[in-house]
Amino acid sequence: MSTMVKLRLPDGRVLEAKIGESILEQIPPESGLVAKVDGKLVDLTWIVREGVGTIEVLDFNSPEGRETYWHTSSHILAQAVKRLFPEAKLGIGPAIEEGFFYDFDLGGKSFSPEDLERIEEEMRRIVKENLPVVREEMDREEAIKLFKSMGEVYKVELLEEMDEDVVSVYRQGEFVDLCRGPHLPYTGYVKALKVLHASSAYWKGDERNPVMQRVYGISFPTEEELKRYLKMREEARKRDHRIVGPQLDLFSMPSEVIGPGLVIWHPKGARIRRVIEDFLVRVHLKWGYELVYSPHIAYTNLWRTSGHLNYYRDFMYVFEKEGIEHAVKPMNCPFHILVYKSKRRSYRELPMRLFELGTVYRYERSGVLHGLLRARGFTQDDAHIFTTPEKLEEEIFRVIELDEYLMRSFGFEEFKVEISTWDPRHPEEYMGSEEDWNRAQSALEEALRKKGYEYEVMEGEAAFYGPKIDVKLVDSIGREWQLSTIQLDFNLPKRFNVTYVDANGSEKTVIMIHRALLGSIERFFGILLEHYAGNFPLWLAPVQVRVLPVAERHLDRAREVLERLLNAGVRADLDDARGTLGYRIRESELEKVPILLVIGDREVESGKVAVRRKGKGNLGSMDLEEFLRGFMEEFLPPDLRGGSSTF
RNA sequence: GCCCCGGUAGCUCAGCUCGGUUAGAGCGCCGCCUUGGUAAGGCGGAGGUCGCGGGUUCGAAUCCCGCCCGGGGCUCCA
Repeated sequence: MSTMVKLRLPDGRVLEAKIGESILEQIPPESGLVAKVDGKLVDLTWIVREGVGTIEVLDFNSPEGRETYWHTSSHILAQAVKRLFPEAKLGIGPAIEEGFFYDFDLGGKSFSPEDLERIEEEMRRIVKENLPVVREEMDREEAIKLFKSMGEVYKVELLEEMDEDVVSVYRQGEFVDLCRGPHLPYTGYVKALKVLHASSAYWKGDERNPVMQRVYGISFPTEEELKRYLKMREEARKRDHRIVGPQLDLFSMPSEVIGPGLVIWHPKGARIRRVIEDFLVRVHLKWGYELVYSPHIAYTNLWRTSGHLNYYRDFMYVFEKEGIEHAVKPMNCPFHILVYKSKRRSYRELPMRLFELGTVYRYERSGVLHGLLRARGFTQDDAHIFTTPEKLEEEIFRVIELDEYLMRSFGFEEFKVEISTWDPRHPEEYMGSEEDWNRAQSALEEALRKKGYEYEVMEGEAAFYGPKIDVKLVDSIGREWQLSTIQLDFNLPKRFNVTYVDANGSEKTVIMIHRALLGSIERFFGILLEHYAGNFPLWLAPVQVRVLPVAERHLDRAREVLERLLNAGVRADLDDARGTLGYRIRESELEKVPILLVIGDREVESGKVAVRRKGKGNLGSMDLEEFLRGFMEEFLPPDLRGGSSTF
């Protein structure tokens, strides 16, 4: 008896599949890239069998389709390299989030930019040859023999580590690679490709292993998509905070003079930072946090008590005075604990929330430094919450609410949430009892559920001392950034003996929550800068309004207008009227000043101001007071808006 | 930390392959002229230990070595 097998095309049409024929033969030409049968991905050349469920054909719009596309592209890359550099030994070549790479051992050599161009040309040739990509299964032993005969030592190594008895290889023309698949049916399916750059990486990511040359590439079904991607890359490059920041005179990192990973905040950057920090402080006070300060240095012993020293010593700046070892603080937790422990605490005082803009220094390895995003000195919006187990879930909920409020205030709308839990198979690797962990993890999940968030559970990703929630946000050009982290800690309360007296008069150990929502001010600032490409919203702009006299004879009136703006609390400055009007407007545009008030003969006479909004052009003239009323809300930080104006 | 690539004026870059006048350009800066109505007015000028140190050479921005700093990766990210 034969059941019907259905074949669903990417456009939603459903065909009846013919048993014994390949999928490829039954669908319109190049209408799909790969297929999913009963949850398993198969090549389009797969022969339809009886008794399988619906076959779903996938195209480039699906993650699996893209992955297959890029995976085959990586094989084309490897084939091109083998043609041009027969002595190259193949490493691995996966699809990645965007595009693909392939690793090669060139015996100590590396690829020049000209090599990369030649490789790209050769890849195009392979595409043009439209070679069939053929899957072949063989015994592992047979495969080892095959790759040994080709001198592919890394493939042999991979094979020897595998458990499977039967492995698959894929052939296209003269090229053969060990690969699980699936792949596109022909190399000609790849329409537009680009070799992006080369770099080096260690075999299996281990620096004791040989260095491989990693070549990155990208490919798309159409030239337009490739062009759009390259444009977007260019856009991302232009937004790079390391370029835009100094360009807008916000900050600099003169590492030759002060050392790597350290930031100098220039006046305009400092203005923005101050606005952000003031906002944070007000909001935290409103949300029931207390503001504290702690020193930048302390005896190294403090971190011995916290247990950080063993693990963290290499990251700490340590020095000696009067025979005692001191360290610059790499984190604020112990100080906040000391605030808590300065007296005996009752359950009535909990939860206690201590907040500090805590500047810390960590000796990050030089290779990981990256502008503001990974610096050696940075300021955390750090808080430690001491709570009873009963209040834990509600407290987590509140932290998440605050986090969402902050993110939305800064213009981020899209989030991704992850919970890192322990690995229940290895409880011995974690601090705390199974009850502790289960209660804590369900508190985290329950809080997220109540908030209506979707989240991903990363089992085994928790730190030994407690589970955590990480929040990533998505920026204006679709990139994801890890920002907020909310971590439970069963460890420090025990080490420092952090307790409270409960309703029955008995002493209990608190549960501690570490949380940094923006993460670090520096990092967040860098992300904001890239998110807005330097065009900060009005409430964050370092100069909100520039008064721009048409000629020097308008300077007096311009000064009056400036004074009115400053008195109203607006961050405003004055253009000095030197040079042509067009030139000065251009200057202000490049400086990304959001609003220009142009003052000429007409304005002096009428007492009005001509308003120009960046990106929108001339908005026409209006009365100065009318202008202030119209824009004041936008000038203010989100928490100060609505009603009581300050002028 | 490791691998590869790089460092020339405040910025972006040319010159380096093959050593040889006084190291160039654009932007910015300064001065003068221009008093201009919504993204570049004109003319002139100043500005450089060619990342730092050493070596080779009659002679080094250029070739060699070491170091510092940056970039792309790997790794790390309590």
